Amino acid sequence: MKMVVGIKGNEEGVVEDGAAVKLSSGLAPLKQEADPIVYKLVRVDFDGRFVPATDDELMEVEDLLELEKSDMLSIPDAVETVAHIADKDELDESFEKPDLEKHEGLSEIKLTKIDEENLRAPAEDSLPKSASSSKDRLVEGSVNNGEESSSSPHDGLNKNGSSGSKPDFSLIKGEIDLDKLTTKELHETFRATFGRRTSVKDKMWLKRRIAMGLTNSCDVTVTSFIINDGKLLKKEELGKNMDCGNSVAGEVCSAGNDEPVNLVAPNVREDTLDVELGNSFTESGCRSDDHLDHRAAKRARKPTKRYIEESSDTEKDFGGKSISPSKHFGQDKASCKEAVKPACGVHSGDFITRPDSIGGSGVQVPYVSRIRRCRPRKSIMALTKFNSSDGALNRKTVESSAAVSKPQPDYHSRAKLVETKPIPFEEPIASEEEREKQCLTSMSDAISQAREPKSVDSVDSTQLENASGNNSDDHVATVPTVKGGVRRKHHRAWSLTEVTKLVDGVAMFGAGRWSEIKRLSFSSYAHRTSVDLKDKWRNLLKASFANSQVDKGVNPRKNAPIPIPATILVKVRELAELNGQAPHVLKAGSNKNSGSSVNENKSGYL
DNA sequence: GTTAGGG
DNA sequence: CCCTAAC
Repeated sequence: MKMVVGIKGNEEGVVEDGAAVKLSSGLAPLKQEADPIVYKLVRVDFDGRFVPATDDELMEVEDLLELEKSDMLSIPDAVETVAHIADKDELDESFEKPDLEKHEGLSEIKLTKIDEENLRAPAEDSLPKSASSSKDRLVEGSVNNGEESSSSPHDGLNKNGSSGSKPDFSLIKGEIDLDKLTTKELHETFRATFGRRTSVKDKMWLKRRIAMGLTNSCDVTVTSFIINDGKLLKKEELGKNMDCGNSVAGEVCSAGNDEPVNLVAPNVREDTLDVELGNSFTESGCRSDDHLDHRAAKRARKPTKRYIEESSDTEKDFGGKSISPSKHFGQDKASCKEAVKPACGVHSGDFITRPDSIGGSGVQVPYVSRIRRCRPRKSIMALTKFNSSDGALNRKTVESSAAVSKPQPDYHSRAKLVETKPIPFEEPIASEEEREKQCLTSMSDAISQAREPKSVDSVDSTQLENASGNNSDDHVATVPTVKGGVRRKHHRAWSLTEVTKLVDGVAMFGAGRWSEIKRLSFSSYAHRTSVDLKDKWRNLLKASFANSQVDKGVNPRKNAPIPIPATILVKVRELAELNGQAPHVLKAGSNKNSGSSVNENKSGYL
């Protein structure tokens, strides 16, 4: 089997056999003048010879590069780093650390695990694939063939050392249940595993990473683990069964395990699973090309921006390096350092600024740190309104915002908005709505205005809230809003009729057709968006199945405003099962009520 | 713009 | 209910 590797033009001897090394476009420009590095793409043939790559292969790798730029989990890069270190250390300063930071975890996985384990284990090159995607090829290469023993292991270790701390598995002695750890503890474990900190707060992510680190595998589909003296045991049956039960039919079962992260060979997975899934996996899943990867039952989500933001923020704090997960690898590495320092904490006018890493120019751009981006328009509009009514008070400040929002025609209530008459009381729901409206007032949300044209109260309701101490409400949602933008939760309980409509809608159109349901069944409920419907349905599902399990009838929770009638819950349950939305957890025994319905869920297995 | 899913 | 990613 052939392998794609890249070698530095001036040091061709050092390429480790079997290590998949990738062209690095990002690094090249950086050092171009001082030390031009030319990467060459070759294949390693069976006998170990280098064969010049074909154009097609070049293209393939090019794709990978693109991919890698946007993908933090680039594995090949890690190996590449090793290769570099093996060569000379002259380049280290410029790119090593950023590299480490960006490839959260995986680099370390490579560096440590390849060294410690793969060296001893016989290379598992029994993978009989020929036509798998190039991505697969690369990963397999780096994971399974850890034969760079002669040249790299020590370098890898050194590298770790140079980056500050070593993985210390002694820190995770004893039995640890990852599920029970707090984020902080997960951080500790992460540090123990990878020898460095992370600021990511996503528990899933952390658990996964740790698991990956400990198993030397990307094949971590379950996040329930127990660590025992540095070894990782899966918290079994539960996770596995769920994994399968999760999916709709037998066909999907493999897909459930075949999610995008899973790029490694089936040998790595667990024996029990192998028995059951091995065949289908090797036949269809593993061999399949990228398209089939998307069969995964659920959408894969990467950590949200929020996490990323936070992480980059904190890193900036102590490291002085703001590693934005932006796509600009390479280029901004050098500029980052310089750009950040002067920019840190600098305020220009009313804006906090941050370095603009684009192009490495170090330009400062307005930056609102970790402000919850909740309906930014509201605050803008609030300002606008204030502005227009109060004359040219802060015109300058608002100007830009006003420019963004469309100019508002003068609406009937405009004048009233300004007047401040304290009305001490207001019905909660109404105030919610009014509040909302107040924020949107200038926007003149036609629908709600029409439905409830007394926007006179809007100001009052706001004031009421402010008076009643709801000002501190801002902080509840962790919003230290700079612009005085206030985030208000408006809650409107679902009425029984609404629920009924929703259920009917689902019955008619099916769960998932939220916009349809919204259009046709909820056309008169302006305040229920399709997302609301979806959320409510989700809750109904939860409720119905929860009730069916524990005790039926009304749920005993004290703050449940309207106990949903059992009839509706039953209906929900039936619909859910028809739609294959039944929670997999309770499939075995708990379907008593719906009885007859055979759902596709289980048909694959029973 | 819609939908899914985490928070 | 909010937010964001994926579609």
